[in-house]
Amino acid sequence: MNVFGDYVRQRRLELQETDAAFSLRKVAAAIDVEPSYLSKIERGEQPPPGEKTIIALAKELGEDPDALLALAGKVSEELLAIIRKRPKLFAQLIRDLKNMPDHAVLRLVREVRDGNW
Amino acid sequence: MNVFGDYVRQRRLELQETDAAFSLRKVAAAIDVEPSYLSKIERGEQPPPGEKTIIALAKELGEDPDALLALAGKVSEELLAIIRKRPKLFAQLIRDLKNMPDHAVLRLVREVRDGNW
DNA sequence: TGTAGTGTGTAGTATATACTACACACATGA
DNA sequence: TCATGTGTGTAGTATATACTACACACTACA
Repeated sequence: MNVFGDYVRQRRLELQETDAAFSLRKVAAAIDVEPSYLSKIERGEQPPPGEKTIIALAKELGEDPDALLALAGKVSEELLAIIRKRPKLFAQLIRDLKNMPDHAVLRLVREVRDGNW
Repeated sequence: MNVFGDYVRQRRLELQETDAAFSLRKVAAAIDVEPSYLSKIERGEQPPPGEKTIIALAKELGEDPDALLALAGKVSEELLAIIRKRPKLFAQLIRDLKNMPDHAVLRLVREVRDGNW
């Protein structure tokens, strides 16, 4: 049950096939952690790293930071801060959307974005 | 800058004026922590407690759990789990709503709730 | 005057989080 | 054959989180 590590390793190996800059050591250097640490994370011997490291990793691998954070069981501090400013409002909205299908939520996102509000 | 503790103490003292069940010791017992710990939290000598304790405290004081968690700089695990299931969708929605006024978000909540979706 | 209740002070503990430092074994090409 | 690069194993560290246990001083009232 090592979703995060497995996912990262798979993505990295894919990229490594065509670009030597994606060896474990190179990636570790790019995101500023020890190679052994990244190795352990990929193999699930260590839990996922902290938010900053995950976001750096996402950028390095061309992944969506929020999605990668989610795989690590986290939600970005930036989003949490937004929620904490109006906790009741956002709590209700999120709970109400819990069981809505993706397309409904997406429609909502678009309407908000289009500014009919 | 002890928002959480100050707020809790104020609420508790208000309630204590008309009901002796809201002494520090009684409340501590009700939420299952040591009195000295609650005392320190109220005075800001200790950071806010964990989620479970905050929710128990909110119930005891008749406060909104999400609001009290927010004062403690937290967001409930329950909401986080919902977000983590569809991280990209929720991330976008939350960021888009960041600068919307309350009434706009509220209108959205109501529309969702009324099930025009 | 003692006992019941109030809040507080002191001194810890267990567990989790987020890593570092360095040595090791294997492969590959020059 | 040896320098370079690959991933991994071992053994730690610093800091934060979330508390407990118990003694102490003060107040009120019976």
